[in-house]
Amino acid sequence: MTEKDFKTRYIRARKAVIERDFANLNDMQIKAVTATEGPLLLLAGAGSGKTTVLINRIANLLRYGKASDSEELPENASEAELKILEDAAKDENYPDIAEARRLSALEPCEPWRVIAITFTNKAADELKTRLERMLGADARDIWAQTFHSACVRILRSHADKLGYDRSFTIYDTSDSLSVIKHIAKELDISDKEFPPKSILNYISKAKDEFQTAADFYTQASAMNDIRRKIIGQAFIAYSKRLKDANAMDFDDLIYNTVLLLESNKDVRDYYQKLFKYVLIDEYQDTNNLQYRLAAALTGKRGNICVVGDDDQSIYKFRGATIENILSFEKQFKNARVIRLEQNYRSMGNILGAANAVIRNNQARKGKELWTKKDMGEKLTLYIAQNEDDEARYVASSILKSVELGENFRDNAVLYRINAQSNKIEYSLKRNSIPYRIIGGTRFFDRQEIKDILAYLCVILSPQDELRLTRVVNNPPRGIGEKTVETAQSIAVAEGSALFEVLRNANRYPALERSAVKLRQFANMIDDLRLLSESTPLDELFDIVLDKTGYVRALELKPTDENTARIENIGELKTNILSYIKETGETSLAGFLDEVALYSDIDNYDNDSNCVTLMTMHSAKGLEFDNVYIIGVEEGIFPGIRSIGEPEEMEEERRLCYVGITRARKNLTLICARQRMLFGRTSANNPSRFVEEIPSEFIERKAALRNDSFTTRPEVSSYSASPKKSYLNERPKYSTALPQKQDVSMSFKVGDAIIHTAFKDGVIVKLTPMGGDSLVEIEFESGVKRLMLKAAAEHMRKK
DNA sequence: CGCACCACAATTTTT
DNA sequence: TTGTGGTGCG
Repeated sequence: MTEKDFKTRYIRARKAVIERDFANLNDMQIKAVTATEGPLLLLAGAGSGKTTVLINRIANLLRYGKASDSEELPENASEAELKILEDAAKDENYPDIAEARRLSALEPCEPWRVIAITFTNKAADELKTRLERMLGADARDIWAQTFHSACVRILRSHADKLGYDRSFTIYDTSDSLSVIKHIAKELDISDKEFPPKSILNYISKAKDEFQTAADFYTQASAMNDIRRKIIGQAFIAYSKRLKDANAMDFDDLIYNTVLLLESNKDVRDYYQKLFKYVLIDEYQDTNNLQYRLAAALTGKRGNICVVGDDDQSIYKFRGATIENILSFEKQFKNARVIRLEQNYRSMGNILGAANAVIRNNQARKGKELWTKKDMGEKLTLYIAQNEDDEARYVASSILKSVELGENFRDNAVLYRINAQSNKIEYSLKRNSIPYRIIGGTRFFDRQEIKDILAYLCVILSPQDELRLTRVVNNPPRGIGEKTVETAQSIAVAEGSALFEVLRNANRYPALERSAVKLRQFANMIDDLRLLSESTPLDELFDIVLDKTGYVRALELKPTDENTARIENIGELKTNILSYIKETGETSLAGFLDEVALYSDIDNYDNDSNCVTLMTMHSAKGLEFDNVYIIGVEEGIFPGIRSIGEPEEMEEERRLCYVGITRARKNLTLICARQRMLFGRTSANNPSRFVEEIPSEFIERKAALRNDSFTTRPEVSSYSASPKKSYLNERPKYSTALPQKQDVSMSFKVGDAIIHTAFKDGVIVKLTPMGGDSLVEIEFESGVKRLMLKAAAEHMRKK
């Protein structure tokens, strides 16, 4: 055997042995798992098993290193070893597979030398969990983190090199917003002409382009752009304010990490040497800064694997640039591209529709999803009379699917804008269909939570002026706004921290009147800080609640709202306890980091049997058997703002693609002939996206014209006439259908009934309400309250 | 200082 | 239509 022969055979056999570990993957997936070296762009279509590939890829790196993608042989590779490999490759029941595997490894990677970056905590957690399940405890050392948490981790060791204290705090968007508002007031910038949010947007964009506040201002001056000059001033003040408070906003976390890596050779060398393999998930959602971060972490070794789907890029509005994925091959030389197009989620008709819609986009790499499943049900397009009809239709079909044995949790209602959820909610409520809404105010954005956390922040670092001013008179301590302002100007004049001024309030004549209260407050914080050094977090939390009197103030006025707030604070305590339990950490600093980067506590209970309501944006990454997309109309989806804007339109179309591909079995699109939104009624045409779906994949259904739907029957207090049908898949005659009326009227208390979704029940109460009745029915699963007319459609007397 | 009332605006969202 | 933020009054 020549040396060359030996080498070829060895490499082939070794690869075959490795691939045995990944036999449950398809060919493309195996390629993606084994192409370990150099830049790799993985175009992973919706439902193509992207996370599975990511996990298996990491497993391959840890077990076999670069062996599956290298021509290198181990030193002194022998013919005996080759025989073992070849036999193991051939024989599924090879006895000493462990030995073959050992021989197949080539520089296996240590877990802490793999960094896998995601966008959301949820994705990071999923990655961590699945990695640990596959690889055991070793997996815990893998850097499976979000962009932001990875940056925090790096900055906590090196922030001093950028002039920050390593214990810097993190400002979230609303913190940033209040800083901007204060600055705008100080600089006398009108919030009419310069909305704080838009100023923040400029700042964020500038950081994305790696521009400092000074750069921004200079540039604006050079261009003589008065607007940008004013924004530049705000930017400069904002940066100073944060720096003085030793705080970073979300953009700073990434910006500063990039700055650190690009400007400090030692640090750069350290991390580039550390990370042998860099993986980035959801690459289509990255912005310019994140690209630079990825490049800086990767270094010359070039082992970067990005996973993404250009067709699912839907976050342009928050800075994501599809350009990153489209030009990956230019940015990283000799990149390989692998497409994952086999879909494991949806039936054929759904994929046919998805492919047909997305094909209309220009800016894309090009992909076609396919499946081994059969065509399944055609999609349904329901043309409703109005938004009430739409909502009724959704509720009614969900009940039908439940009747056929599905669970509520198999259903999702998706929409373009949150405002659309209202009517659906009412309709689901009327039918006692359990649901949950994703989106809306997040737990950590709630006032009381922010207040308590602000206390904790101040205790940790009193120079955090933003949080300090938030809590100084909350609960009321008789420290007025004026007083705080005076103290602030003294601090500025002296060049000292606001907290110092409060602490020494008696020294300043201007603060004479409130000096006692101010010092009391400062002493309280000082005491708490002293305590925080030796007290575990959970105990400290209770003490803070007590000493600050926050909860006591709420208890004094037990309104519903305050009761809820107290409950939320209790919830926060629960959170702290589980944090301690999970991490074993009892320090305040660690917890505040976690909280700053963790926003969704509500999303934890995904096992309850509920219909899910959310925007299509929030639905990305999820899947359901039955999906309803509502408001599929020109002006809503695509939104009015994107009509006439080709790029925006493509983004809407991608959103549509995301929506469609959430469905496993049934997809219903609904548009209404007439709709009231934001108090205005309009008649919209069906969305162009519907027109883009060939009729072979979709079936049209329409509510027949029925005048009763143009008025709003369910609130018809003027008419007790119970003639109108609530479910309108029936022709118009229903208005005159006497039996119909009899059906809903004939139920009385004590009747035993069968409901299609809730099965056997007994009517326990009937309360007339408007032209309808509230009926309470005792089912096995408990007492449900339904509106009789709606419910009558789904039940009959036993 | 807190509460009530009125004007106004309202894609999409994560960290 | 709904929620929020600002102003003015008690």
